[in-house]
Amino acid sequence: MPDDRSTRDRLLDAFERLLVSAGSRAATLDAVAAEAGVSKGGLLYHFPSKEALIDGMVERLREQGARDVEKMRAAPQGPVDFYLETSIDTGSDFDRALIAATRLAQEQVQAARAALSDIRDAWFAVLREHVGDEALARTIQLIGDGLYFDDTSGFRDESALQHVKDVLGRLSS
Amino acid sequence: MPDDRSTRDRLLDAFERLLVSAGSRAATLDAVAAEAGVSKGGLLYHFPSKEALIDGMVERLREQGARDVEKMRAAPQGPVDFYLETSIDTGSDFDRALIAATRLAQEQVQAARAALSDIRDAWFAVLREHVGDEALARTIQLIGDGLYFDDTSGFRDESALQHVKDVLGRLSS
DNA sequence: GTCTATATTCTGATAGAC
DNA sequence: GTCTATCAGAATATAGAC
Repeated sequence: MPDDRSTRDRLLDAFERLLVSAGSRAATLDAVAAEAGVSKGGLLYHFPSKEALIDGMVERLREQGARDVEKMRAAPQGPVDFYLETSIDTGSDFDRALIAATRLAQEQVQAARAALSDIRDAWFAVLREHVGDEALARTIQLIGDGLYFDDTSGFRDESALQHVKDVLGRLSS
Repeated sequence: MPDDRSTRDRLLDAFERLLVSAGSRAATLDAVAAEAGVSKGGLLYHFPSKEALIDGMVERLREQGARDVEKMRAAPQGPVDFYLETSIDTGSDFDRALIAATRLAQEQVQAARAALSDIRDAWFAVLREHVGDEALARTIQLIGDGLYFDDTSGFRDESALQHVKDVLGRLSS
């Protein structure tokens, strides 16, 4: 069995990059192939249809999501700070995949929506367990969603994270 | 000068509805015309290009945004509760326009992005003035963004707003 | 595994009748 | 103001050479 992981992953990377930087209308098969440095025919060998490309991306996202939840659970700074700090785009592969999936979810791609929903449920379970308070856990998740939304919509505010930590600190005192 | 406001607005409504319910890829001129109950030629009489349709939508959004900020300022429950309560999709025309513009902003439509940015700045100014604390004002805006993001991404949580009000109440006591 | 050429359908836009 | 007919180019997908 030949190892074709490399080209496959480069194609998924290119698809995600285009979704993130230019949106779903710009992420055409032509554009993805060009971004990955292969021909359209080359792309269609690995992913026989656009749906297959999407499915491949979502499958990889689920794996990355499972790893992220483990990192969150074991984070030295604790799950809450880890969650908030990684709600801003850190430039990681996982962030890119997450933002790309959000673009697809807004175009009603159900596989993307379901994967995001599952990852969010896993995050919430860790937050809920750690802070021991449902209302606070939900609020923290909402703040993370807000950070994420702003960051991925071009409304980035450098001081946002510090402000949030400040306010959350007042609750503990 | 003939009054063509009615068909014009119906076209903009249809465009927004499609953006919200199906995403930007589905909001084609064909689909918008069909949704508004006119032919493509009819649409192109009012908006000679897709860019003109977008510009028309964004212009209307700015007017709605200015009215919303006034309502927020004068709200009986205060600006904070008004802001949080209307961060969830209330089904209003303004909510629809806002969500539609977010879809366009994520496809790098700069006019949509700029209008959203301006409206957000106006909201923040009212929050900032009312709570008198920058960190708290930013955190409230982030929570609103989180509510909005969840709601428009299909991650709606019925109890989210109550949880937020609960947690914010602890800060005042 | 990757490429070029081609087929098909969709999308934005124009022209001109009514 | 609204419609139908039509066009050029883009988007997804297939076929077959290398």
